Order: sequence, then structure tokens, then C-alpha cells
Amino acid sequence: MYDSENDSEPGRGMERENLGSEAPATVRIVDIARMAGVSTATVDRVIHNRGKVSAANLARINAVLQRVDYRPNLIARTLASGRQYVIAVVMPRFAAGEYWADFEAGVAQAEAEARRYNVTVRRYRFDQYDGASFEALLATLRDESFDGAVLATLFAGRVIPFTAELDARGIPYVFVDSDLPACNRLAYCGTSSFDAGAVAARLLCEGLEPGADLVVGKILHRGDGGSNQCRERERGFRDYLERHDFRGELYDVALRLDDEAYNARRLDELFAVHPSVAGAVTFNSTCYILAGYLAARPARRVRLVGYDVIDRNRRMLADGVVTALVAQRPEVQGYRGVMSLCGWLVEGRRPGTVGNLPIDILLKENISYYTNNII
Amino acid sequence: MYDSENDSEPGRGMERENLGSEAPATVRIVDIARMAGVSTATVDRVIHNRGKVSAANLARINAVLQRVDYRPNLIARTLASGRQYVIAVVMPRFAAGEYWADFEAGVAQAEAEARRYNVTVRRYRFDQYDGASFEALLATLRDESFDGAVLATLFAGRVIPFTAELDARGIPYVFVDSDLPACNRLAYCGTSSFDAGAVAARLLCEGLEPGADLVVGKILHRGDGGSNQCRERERGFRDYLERHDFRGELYDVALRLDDEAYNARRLDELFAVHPSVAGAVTFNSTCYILAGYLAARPARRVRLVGYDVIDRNRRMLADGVVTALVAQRPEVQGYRGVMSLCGWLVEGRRPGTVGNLPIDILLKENISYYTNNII
DNA sequence: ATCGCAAGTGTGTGCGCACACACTTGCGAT
DNA sequence: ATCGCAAGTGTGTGCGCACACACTTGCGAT
Repeated sequence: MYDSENDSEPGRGMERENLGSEAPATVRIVDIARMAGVSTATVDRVIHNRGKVSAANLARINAVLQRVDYRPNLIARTLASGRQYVIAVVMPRFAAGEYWADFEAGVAQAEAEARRYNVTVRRYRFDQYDGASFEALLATLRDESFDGAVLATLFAGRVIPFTAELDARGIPYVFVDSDLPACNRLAYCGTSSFDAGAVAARLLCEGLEPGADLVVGKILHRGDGGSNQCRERERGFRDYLERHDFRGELYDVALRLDDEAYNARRLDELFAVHPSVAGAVTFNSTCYILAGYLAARPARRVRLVGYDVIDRNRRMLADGVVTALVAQRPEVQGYRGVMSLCGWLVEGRRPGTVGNLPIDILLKENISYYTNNII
Repeated sequence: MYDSENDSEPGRGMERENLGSEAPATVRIVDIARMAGVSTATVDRVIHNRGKVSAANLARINAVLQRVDYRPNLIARTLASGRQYVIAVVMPRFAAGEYWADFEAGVAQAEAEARRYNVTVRRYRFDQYDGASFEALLATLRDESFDGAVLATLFAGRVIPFTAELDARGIPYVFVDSDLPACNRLAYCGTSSFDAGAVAARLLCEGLEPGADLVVGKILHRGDGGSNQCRERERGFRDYLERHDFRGELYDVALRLDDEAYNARRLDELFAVHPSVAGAVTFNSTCYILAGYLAARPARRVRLVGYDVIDRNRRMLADGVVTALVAQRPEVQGYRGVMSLCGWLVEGRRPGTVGNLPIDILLKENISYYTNNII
């Protein structure tokens, strides 16, 4: 046993002790041990609640710990502990060039960085147009072991009860895509979907007469009312219209992902019945569908606003068919989603809960500067 | 010397080597050294460009480094290197309850966290209403040694040339308060001031007739045209008015910080001459001055919008004198400003360049939930 | 009286890297 | 032939912590 407090070790002991009333430069476990008159292992047991410590020592060590306000060096802790962490990323499947491909790029970059912190990223994918596939994935996740999760919140109604399970399991999670403020999430990495709706409304309406009618293009989901993000955007959109004396009509039109002929028929119908339509919007990233239709019919002068800078939308914007795109840097969401969880698990660094990303507005004039760099 | 590649060390060597074509779990300096047939010190010299390595070994080691795509373990590096970093925070002086006090709280929290990474925070303060004091501070900073800087950009015209000096010295810096995109900043932690101006405009105008006149309350600066933030907000504000067919007039009124009598005289004058004024705005955090005046004159029905949730504004909002506050979490700016620089210096982790914070809107109804937590 | 065992306790090692320091080699100057 | 010195090179230690492992102590069972 050490003879505690009053020993003055030679050499570097002197440098660190700083015997005056000064706060010591930094208090380490050895310092605690010396002060409490025990070994570092005993201090370690107390710090980690490993038990096997006598009541007397426990009390003494805790007292010292509290007195010096001990904060472990997280850098050293990470290096020493071989602890492996697994982060589950729950996101949609995608094809190249789709919105979620950019998200995946951010996840991949984070994955590369996180490897050095003993963090592994595991992806779990579902069909973004099929709520049942998401439900099935959640069932899988119940049997999986992981230390944190990044959850795309497309199916809000199914995410919410699942987060309750995660809460019960003590697993932290961060949201991407859209926020669900009612949940106990560690963070949300994304834009304010509601405000992004208002932005689209402003961009769309600024060139139109107040009485003009609008079309809302939608992709139907199997058994669901659309993604939470789209719903929130639509809420913000309609809210803006209300607040700005919009006096026209909004017509929904259900489109299909890869069925140009079908979409053309539906739109022909719509425009035949409502020739007054002067603007159109989509709340997901598929405004290229509407754009493709309109590009082939230049006589129809319809103002078009959509979301997300994916290749097909970018082209339509550059061609002048799309008036504006509202965007949200999916690659940053992927990167930050993983990294914020990583920082929390590894270093105990709590991220800002709602680190809202900027709502980017892309026009023909500035689209060329918009590149998908995390930096 | 080791006999390079083909040795099969006993014990843990086997675990790590992963002799198949698999990517090795993680490549360390010892692995590089073994592969190149040199010692770790020689590898270290190459990695850090310390010289004293023969051309042959240099080439060989570099080849290995490249082949295995070596990435140093930043955690271990930080622990091993006793390197001390100093972050200079250049910010205004403040009294308790002022806007910058909240900012300081965030800096203090970051400081506590950063200490364990061998990072020290040093504050340099200037008078936010006196450009000359800022200039004098910059002169001081030229002789100071630090590894990174957090710069409040109030005096944009003086900040810009200074950042050129920092660039020349190779010192990274992050902006807070308002962004100066033309500069080579590592990051900007704050809101979009321009958009925050538009938000205030919308909040102010939504209850007014298009023809109503407005007052802009201003605190005069010594020898300067107001902070960059305020100017940007005003630009965004005026831009919004233009885009929304505002047909009234804007009257500037110069107020003083602690001179109630003077302010009352000036405002009495103004309202006497322009009884049509129905709205008022300030672009800094002193809307409580206008609010105090209006609270004492309830007959004047003037809609008032201001910035920042400081105590005096909070009270006036709760009392219904202020219609809305636009806010920007200064404590988060302080925290992130320091931490992003810290992460960059210590771990080489590049922050998002423009991590725009959300523009918060506070009304009587939601102000009570708005607390200054970093979390 | 002896043994086994639970409850405590301490020593030693390694995480991957940075860096101080000691050492070797070979060549020019004497 | 010998020395000094520059150019290379390697060994060893420590950063603060986690954790495996060995060890001590005392008490109940025999």
C-alpha cells in the first residue's frame, strides 16, 4: 500500500502534484489511487462498478473522485479498451443515382473514419415504398445486437413504437430524413421538413398569380400514407399557402415510378379537366417524373418545384424545366448520423440534439456549384 | 533488423496478420516497419517528415505506406503526443444577461471538454460597439501564438484582412455570429443572418397592412456601420419586403444603450412625425429598449419583432409587448466554435464548413420551452 | 489444525503512437 | 592509423486507461 497523500514522489511526481492550492493540471487514476491509499485497480473497480471493493475503500475512493471531480481521459480509455461498437444504419434500399445513394456515400465515409474507433457500421435496408418491408426489418432488428442506431424515419408510425423498445434496451439512436421530436432521440441530423415545405411554396408561388391552381405529384406507398418527411413538407407547404392568401386549388395526382405511359395518361387527364393548373410540386425526389412529362409538352407553361439534387432532377433544372429544387445534403445526413453516434458511444460526446442542416435552394444559376462533398 | 515480411511472429502476431488476401484488420506502424524491414522509428521519421532517412528506406517505406493506405490511429497519436494546443476565442466583452454571456457559457463548456485533449482556450475581448477596440485587439493577436481561432465577425471589414494573415500563418479559424463566405474559414457556426432577416420580416409583416410604415431601431457604433450580422439581417429583411410588395416606409431611429430619457425623446419625435408607424424591428439583441418604451405607452399599437432570447427580451415577449423573437442559440455557437476547431486540431476531423444552426422563432406561447442547453 | 473459498486487493501488460536517446556506419581530416 | 562528425538507424519509455491475472486475508467447514 502507498502511504497516501503525504508522499512526495521524486521526479515527475513533483511536476504533476502542483502542491499549492492550484487545481492539479489533470487528475489521473494513479493520482486518485495515491490519494485514496489504494491501487489503481481498486479505483478502476469503483469507476466501473465492478464490485469487489470493501465498503471502506469504496467510500474513500468515491469521496476522492468527487472531491477532485475526476473526469476520465476518454482518449486513453478508447485506446485501452478493446470495446467494439456496432452502429446499425436503418435506411432504404436504392439504385444508383437515387436519393439514398448520396446518403449512403456519407455513411460510407463515416464508416471509414469510425473504424479507427473500433466502430463497425452495419446496414439494414428496407423498401421505401413499402411499410411492411420496414416492419419486417424491425422484427429482424429485435434479434440483432448493436450499440446504436441511425434510423431513417420514413414510416413514422412504425418508428415511434420501435424507439420505445430501443429506449427500453438502452440503445441510443439518431434520426435522419425527418425529425420526430416526441422521441427520445440522441440527435436529429437533417433539415426542418416543415420549413422546407414553406420554402418550396414560396419558390412555387412567387411566379404565379394568387388564383392559380397547383398539382401535387405523389408516388403511392403500399399500405402507408407516404413518408413522414413528405407529409411534413406538405404540411409546411399548405401552411404557407394558407398564410399567404392562396386562393387556387390543389390537385393530387398519383404517379408511378417507372411507368411513363401511365403517368402521361394520368397527367393528360388532369390537365384536360383542369387547364387552369399553373404550378406543380412533388414532396419527394421524383419531380423528374413531372419534369419529363412537361419537357415533352413545352406548350404547357407549368412552374415546377421539387426536392433533392439527384442526377435526373439536376438535369431538368439545368434545362429550365424545373424552376427550383429544395435540397438537404443527404450525404451530410449520413455522415453526421453515424459520426454523432460514434462520438457519443466512443467519447461520450453528446451531439446537438437538433443540428438542423440548412435548407438549400437550387436554381439553374447556382446548381453547378452544388457538389456532394461532406466537407 | 527484422527479417521483414516472411516472419511469422508467435502469439498475437497470428491474430493480426490475417494472412489471406483479406484486408488486415488495421495496419499499425509496427506492421509498416516489419513490411519495410526497418524499425518503427524510421517509419515514424517518414510519417512526420523528420528527415534522417536514407533514400532507399524512404522510398520503400513510402511504397508500403501507400500500398496499405496507412491511416494513423488519431486516438493513439493524441495520447502519445504531449502536443498542447491553444485556441484563441475573439469575442465581445459583455455584462451579465447580455447576448454574449450565453455565447461565453458555450465556450466555457467546450473549454472543460477540450482540456483533456491538451487544448487550452484563451479569450480575447473587444468592445462590440467600437471597431477601433477590435482593431487594437487584432494588433495584440499578431504577437500572440495560438493554433486556431474562433472569430466573432462583427467587424467584417476588419476581420477579412486579418484572416488573410491567419491564412499566411497557417492558422485555422472558425467564424461565429455571422458568416463571411469569401474567407477560407474552417467552419462557420451560426445561423444564416440573411434568412434570419427574412424570418423577422415575415413575422413582422404578417399582422400588418401592406401600406404600414416601419421603424428600425439601431444602436450606433463608433466609427462603423454596425455589425456584419445586423447588416446581413437588414439585407434579408429588406429583401423580403421587396419580394412581398411592401409599400410602406422604413424609418431608422438611433437609440442609446442606457439612456432611457434620450430614447424616449427620439421615439416621441418619430411617432409624432410619423403616426402611421405600425411595426418596429431591431437587428441586434436590444429590442427590449423599444419594448420598454412601448410598454409604457400601451395606446400605441406597434408590432415589435427583435432578435435573441436574452432575459430582458424574454420578459417583454412573455408580457406581450414583443410580438416575436428570432433566435440563434449563442451558447451552441460558442460550444461548436471551440469544439469544431478542437476536433480539427487534435484529430484532424474536418467539421462541416457551414453547419448552419436553426433559426428559432419564439412567441409568447413557446418561449418557456426555450432553454439554453447545449444539449 | 487444515483446507477451501469468497471477498478484496495489487501487479503487470498492452492499446498505437511520439519522441528522447543511444547507437552504428563510413568518410574526410589529421 | 586515428579521430570527429554527419547521416542513419533502432531501443525504450510513457501517454492514461482497461483488464487479465496473481495474490492475500479471514472465516466456516472439516
